[in-house]
Amino acid sequence: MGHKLVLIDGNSIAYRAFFALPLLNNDKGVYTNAVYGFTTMLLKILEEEKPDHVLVAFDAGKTTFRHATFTEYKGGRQKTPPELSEQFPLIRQLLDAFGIKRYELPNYEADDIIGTLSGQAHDEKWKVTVITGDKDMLQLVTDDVTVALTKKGITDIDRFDPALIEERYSLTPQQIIDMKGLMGDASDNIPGVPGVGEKTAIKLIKQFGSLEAVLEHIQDVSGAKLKEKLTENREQALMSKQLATIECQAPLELSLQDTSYSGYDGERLFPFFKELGFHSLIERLGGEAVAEVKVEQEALSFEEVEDITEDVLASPAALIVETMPETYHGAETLGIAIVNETGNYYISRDLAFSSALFKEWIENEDKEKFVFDGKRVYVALQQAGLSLHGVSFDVMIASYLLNPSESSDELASIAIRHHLSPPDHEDAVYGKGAKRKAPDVQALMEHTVRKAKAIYALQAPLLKGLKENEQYDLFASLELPLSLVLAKMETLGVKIDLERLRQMGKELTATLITLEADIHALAGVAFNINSPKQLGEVLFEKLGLPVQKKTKTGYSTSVDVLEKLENKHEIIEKILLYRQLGKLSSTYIEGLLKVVHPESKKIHTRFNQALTQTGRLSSTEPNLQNIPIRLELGRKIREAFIPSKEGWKILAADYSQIELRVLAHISQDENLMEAFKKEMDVHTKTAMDVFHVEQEEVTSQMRRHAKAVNFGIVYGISDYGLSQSLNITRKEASDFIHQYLQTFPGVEEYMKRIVSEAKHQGYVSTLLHRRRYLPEITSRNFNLRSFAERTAMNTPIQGTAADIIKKAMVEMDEALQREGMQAKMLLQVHDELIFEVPEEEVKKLQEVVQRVMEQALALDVPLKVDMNSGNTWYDAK
DNA sequence: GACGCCACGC
DNA sequence: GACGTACGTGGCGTCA
Repeated sequence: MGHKLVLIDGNSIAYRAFFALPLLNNDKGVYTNAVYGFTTMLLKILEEEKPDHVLVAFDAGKTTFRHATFTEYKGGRQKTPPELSEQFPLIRQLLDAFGIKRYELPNYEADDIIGTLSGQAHDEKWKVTVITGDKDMLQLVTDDVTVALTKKGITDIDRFDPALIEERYSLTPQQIIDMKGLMGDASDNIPGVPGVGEKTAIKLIKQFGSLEAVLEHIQDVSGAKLKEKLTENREQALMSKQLATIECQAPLELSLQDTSYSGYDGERLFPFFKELGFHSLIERLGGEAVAEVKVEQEALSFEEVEDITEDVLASPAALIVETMPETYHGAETLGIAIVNETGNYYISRDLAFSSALFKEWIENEDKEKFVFDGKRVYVALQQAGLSLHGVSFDVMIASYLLNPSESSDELASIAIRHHLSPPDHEDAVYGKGAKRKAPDVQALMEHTVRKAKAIYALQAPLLKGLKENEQYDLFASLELPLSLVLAKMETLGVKIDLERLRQMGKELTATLITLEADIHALAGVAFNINSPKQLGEVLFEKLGLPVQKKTKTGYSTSVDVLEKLENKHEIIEKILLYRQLGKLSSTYIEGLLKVVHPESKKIHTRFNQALTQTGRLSSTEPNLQNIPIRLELGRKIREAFIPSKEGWKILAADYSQIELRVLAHISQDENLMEAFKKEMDVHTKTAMDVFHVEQEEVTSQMRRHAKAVNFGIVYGISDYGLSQSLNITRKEASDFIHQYLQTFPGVEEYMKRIVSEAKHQGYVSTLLHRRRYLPEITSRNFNLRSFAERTAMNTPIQGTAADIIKKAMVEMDEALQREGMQAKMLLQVHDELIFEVPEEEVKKLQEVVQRVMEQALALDVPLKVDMNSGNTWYDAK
């Protein structure tokens, strides 16, 4: 009885799967879209073909014997996105879990392995199916060998037998290579004969039979130009054919019998699926709930330190100062772990904090420490009276800079991505939600030491990555010092006027109660106004107002919907006010009061330095980067933010139009640069140029539209987004953007250049080499691709602005020390810095702030800073 | 406890 | 034509 063999081109299918699916990741932040696509494809093939032998072939390394023929073979190819390359080890593990043989051979491509095996199988009269996305493989087709080519997706395939090849190309399978010799292949950088495409190639091969025959009978080819091309590129054509020819005699170290496959074992496969988060697949394949699997961890040995010796404090060392995983302000240290070349150590908190040697080591700049989230360590130690110095590496920040799209907030995820023995996830050690609590001592020791080991192991590869990316300077001179500046700001905190806040709360509550009664009366029914569901029922069913927009779950009741109903019913106005006041009361009054430190009456936010895709900071518990300002009523909240000392002031300094200035610099657009060099109002200038009017003729409507377009440019919004913000049609918005780009040709040029750059190298960069990878920029899905394109345009602008203010912050911290000033930096709000300062120092601070912020980075247009001071944050306007 | 809706800032 | 569209954080309601 005949055997059935399936041969899979691993690299080709992995690529297809990666680009066909959105970037999924599992709960550990590991990307899984290619693995997932590969799995579904595999399951489908196994189901349809029911093979008794299966092999997946991979390319090994970068160079092959083909490079000896032609060094530029496969040249000009885009680097594999890191989001994909990190999935290859997972795909190998997947195949092992399936019990499917995989193979790669140095110096050969997957094609050659497949060609060789399919030849052997053919000789044995086996039936063979080859699965690939590569048309070159069609040359392998015989009566017994079918080549299945993936079409658009990954599970959609075309099966080629000799008849189908004849139908599609009017050629035999062997003649496919002759065709390639003539037409070349851009994706593999095979030159072929310039000017000869698929049509001409097929015509010639049909007429003469083979490439060699064509070249022998060039005189009989019709067309003078074509004759000339063929004569000139004779050798190149022969070489191209050779490159495209699959080697069917590769020296494989496995036999057909080694590829036998007898079905998968759920016991082995499902735990792996579970780890990847493929729950739907387990269900589909009828797997029962599987026990939680842990990632493979190495055995651990460490010393519980009783005497702190020189060995324990040998440097460089990885240092963990463990606190509970959430806020570190006021958190107690649970224990300390150190890993260095002499060993792995756990030190109890009491021993460490009472040791003079330990203090000396922590505070010594020359003793190098590697950490994870140094800001957290700095704050924790400071609360124990220790001042951390000598941090030379922060794994969290390094990982974030290398690829901000990969989660960097857990050591476990980073270790897994680097195939190192990982520590447990924080939630696994501490429990989630209500169950959160410190683990027992043994578990704590193991966890902290494992984390220190992971840091120690990660330092070298991450450092290497930073250097390869030319990001070491960004890391060492900007982000690392910034983490300590942020630590100081967070620790210092912002003083809050509790009485003021409580008073505002009281007034709001009173108004809300009245409003609520009014709304219920107008509706004729009591209901929860905060419930979109109930509100929707009242407005659109009971009162019969026209539905504007639906959400997944029902009627939309968002602001823009309500505003369109405003003249239809007097209840709307009251609901809008209720919403506005409710937001102020719950988020800003109640929310802030909840996090005020009871003794110091201060708020200590935490800045997340390793989160946003653009390089900006974010702020949590509480978020002090979204305190109201736009509406006067909300802005009053800022009156509660006051200096911490009597006679001090709040000073706010913000960059004027920093993103558009950055855009002017990057794009070198003459028009835009001129606007800033002449210190014009940039929105007015935009309106003048777009609408072709003089300054005096710019109406407020024109300026508003121009401002919205500028906003769109800075934030990378689409024509749809612009149409929403201006309440115009999508077509009008699209025309508008078009008009803008005509007016600023340098900007249009930049937009094209940066998108092309992103397509070629797979990422975009800021002026200070911050990176953002955009794998979806080559997606065939229009939405994903468009989004990636807008991101490519926007990230260098917003990211460079983030670089600039971060640099200003580091330099401000140095300047305040150098000048011996008392003023303190309190907050950063993306393009703005907030200080507190003794009244007599205000003038000096203004000089320093202006100089430092405006000189932070030299652009081809000036940077401009606006400053104001007052008794509260509100007054610093 | 997870998720959706809504709203605040840049 | 593509049906979802800057980045964040947080509060509330709903549903399990």
